[in-house]
Amino acid sequence: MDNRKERERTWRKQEILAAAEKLFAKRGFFKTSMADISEVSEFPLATIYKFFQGKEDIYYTLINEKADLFMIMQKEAIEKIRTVKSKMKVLAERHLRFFEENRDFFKIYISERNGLAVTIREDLGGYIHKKHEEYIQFVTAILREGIKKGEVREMDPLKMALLMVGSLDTLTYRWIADKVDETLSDNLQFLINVLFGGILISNS
Amino acid sequence: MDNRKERERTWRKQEILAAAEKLFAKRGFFKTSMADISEVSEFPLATIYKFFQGKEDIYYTLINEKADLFMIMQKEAIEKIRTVKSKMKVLAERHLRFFEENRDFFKIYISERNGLAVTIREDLGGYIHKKHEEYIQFVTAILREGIKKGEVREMDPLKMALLMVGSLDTLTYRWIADKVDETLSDNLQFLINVLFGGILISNS
Amino acid sequence: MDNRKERERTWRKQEILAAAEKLFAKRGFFKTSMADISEVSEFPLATIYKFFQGKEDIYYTLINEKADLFMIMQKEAIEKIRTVKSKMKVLAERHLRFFEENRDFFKIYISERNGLAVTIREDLGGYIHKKHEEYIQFVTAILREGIKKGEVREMDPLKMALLMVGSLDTLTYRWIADKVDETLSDNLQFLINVLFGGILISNS
Amino acid sequence: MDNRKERERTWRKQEILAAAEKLFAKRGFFKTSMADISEVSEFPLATIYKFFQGKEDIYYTLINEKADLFMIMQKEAIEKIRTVKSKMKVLAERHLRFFEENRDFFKIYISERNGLAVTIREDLGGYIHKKHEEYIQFVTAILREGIKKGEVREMDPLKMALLMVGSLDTLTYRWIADKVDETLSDNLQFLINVLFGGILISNS
DNA sequence: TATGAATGAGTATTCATTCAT
DNA sequence: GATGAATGAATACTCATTCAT
Repeated sequence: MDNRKERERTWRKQEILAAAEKLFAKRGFFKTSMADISEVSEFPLATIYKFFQGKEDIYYTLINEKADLFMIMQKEAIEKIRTVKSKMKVLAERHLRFFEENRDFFKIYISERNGLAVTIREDLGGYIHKKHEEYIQFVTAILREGIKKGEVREMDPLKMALLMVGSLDTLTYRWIADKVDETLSDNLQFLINVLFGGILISNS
Repeated sequence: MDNRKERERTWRKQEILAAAEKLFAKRGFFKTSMADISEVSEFPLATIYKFFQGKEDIYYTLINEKADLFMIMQKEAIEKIRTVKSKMKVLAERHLRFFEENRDFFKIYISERNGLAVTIREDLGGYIHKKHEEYIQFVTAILREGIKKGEVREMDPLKMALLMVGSLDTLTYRWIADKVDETLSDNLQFLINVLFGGILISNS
Repeated sequence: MDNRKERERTWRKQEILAAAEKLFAKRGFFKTSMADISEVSEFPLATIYKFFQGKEDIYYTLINEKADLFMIMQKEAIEKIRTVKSKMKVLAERHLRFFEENRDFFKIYISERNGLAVTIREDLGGYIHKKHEEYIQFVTAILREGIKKGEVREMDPLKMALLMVGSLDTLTYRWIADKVDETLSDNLQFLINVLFGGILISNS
Repeated sequence: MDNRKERERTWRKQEILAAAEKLFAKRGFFKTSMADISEVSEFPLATIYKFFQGKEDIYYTLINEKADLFMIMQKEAIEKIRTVKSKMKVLAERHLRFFEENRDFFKIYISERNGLAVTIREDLGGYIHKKHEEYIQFVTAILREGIKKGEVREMDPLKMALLMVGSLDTLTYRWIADKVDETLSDNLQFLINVLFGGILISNS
């Protein structure tokens, strides 16, 4: 069957991507050689080139696949939720959970997020940046809705979105990279508290 | 005089660091060659090795110098300020201003901030990470003081610090990298608003 | 039928050779890949290996086939001609015409003619060289006959043959590669003039 | 002295070129690797890249240097000679001698001469072709002069030049590549005979 | 039998760093 | 001490050929 071949091929690509993900997370793009990927994935070098055009292609395929997955997940997550407050809680929870379950990806993603990673090929690098932008816009839209509904304070929704996503990433970083022993809900609760109510005592 | 020699030497090091900063910001660590630095700084390649141990040494010296400068600046800034609220305002304002005036450094710093930039030599990379940690702890202390004084809500001060610094960097990134045409005080006001009062309408 | 199969096979081989000829003439042996030949001939790569042992085999088969054809043609051409002078005129005319009609082949042939094209596999390369040698000997024999008959001056017939063939190739090259707009008979007439009578004014 | 350094550098370049010449003559451009050149020349690979931009650069530098030398030599040779007949004798003699003394170069030159060697980089390949063209034009001019003076028959001088040079190369090839045991003057005498008086018995 | 897919072996080029002057 | 020059080691990518289906 073509189907069988197709699945075989997909599986192999995933194997290669998995090996590459591990390596890129540990050593970064430049310190990871194609030979490394070949060795870890246990596919001959030339075979890898049948699946990917080159090192950059692997790198960006990697990021895009997971970034798309994440985006879709987040969009689905809030579909049936009514209040903006709830939407944000769910988003935040999913965000934390996703990256906790994709630590290697998080390390790669966070380096590229800002589009500063002095990208290798302009066109591709820009694409990653756009993915992040798209996510920011998605959160912005929710906040804008919240403002309309009177749930959210009347402030620049884009900035609030940036702040929310930035905060999530910062907390994720601590949680994951520093291997702090906390539960997801600790972090979630904290973020919600601050984001919703600020850090100051009301009457001060 | 030894003194004269010493000053000469310091001046040369700064020249090299300045050239390197420009290059690292534009092309990143790996895409910048020692030959590039030699060319831009107008110092012969071998001479550069009299001042620095190698490319990594330049890179980390660069970051450390500015990071130390920043740290000292922030510490001084709040020395004579009483209320925690005011301290935080001042810190935030200085933070934004410093990076606005040191855009090239910001680009480099933000890649290394998390210590994820897949550092080249463990010892050096770790050091950068510690600088950032130190800053976080410094902010944490202020917040802890705020809690004691009843100015700040009783929440994990470390997390609040992370969030505050993360937010500042996120806003800075937008402001600088995206070349958004806003004033520093716009961003500052916004951050203070959110940080102090949250994003939700109080009675919601 | 075996016969039908056989013809099918022959036809396919010719298709492949035709594609290869075009490519070798345009890009040369080394810059032409098996994948190129597969693409242009529209035969799957692995199929080509059913017909030929490899790239070199294609290359030399190509040359040999045409070289044999040329040789046979020239031998037939002079069969019924009596005088050596006439034989040479006919040979020269056919030589020029053949290569004019087989430009791609000429480009390949001329690179290999001297057996210097740094042949890839000794045995095969040597064979090509022998084809040329055979042609030279064939012309030599005619000239030797001419000497016996008193038509040709008493000089080393081999050298005269070399000179004649070399001259024909040189003129062909100019005519074809430089796309000079001349007729075949212009070139022919010129060659005959020089070859037969020299370039100097008799009494000088 | 700068002078000393300069000479050192020149000497090294020549060493590398000499090694490359041997290799290119024996195996051709494509079958010769930079590693081969490094090994034979006994210069580290990276050092070779300090002197030449790459493999092609070596190849063409090689050809151009000798081609220029040859050209200059030929121009000087005929400067003080009066009759065209003598000029041609001298040219022919020098031509044969030069290539006899530069056998490796001859092998390379003859592959590139026609500009058909499916050149690697267009611009460079064309340059070689032009060198040969220049030589042809130089001979053409002499023949044109001969016509004017009534020494040479009134035929297209360009074609005569092509024929003369082509013939010289053909004879050289036999003499050198086939290792025929003849003296230079044998070949010279022969060529002069044919070229000047043709191959046919006058009254035939 | 025909062929899509797999791969071993090879190669040009780069660059951080050292050293002889 | 300053520096022009030298180089070891590394690395992305290609392609002729084979083989399992």
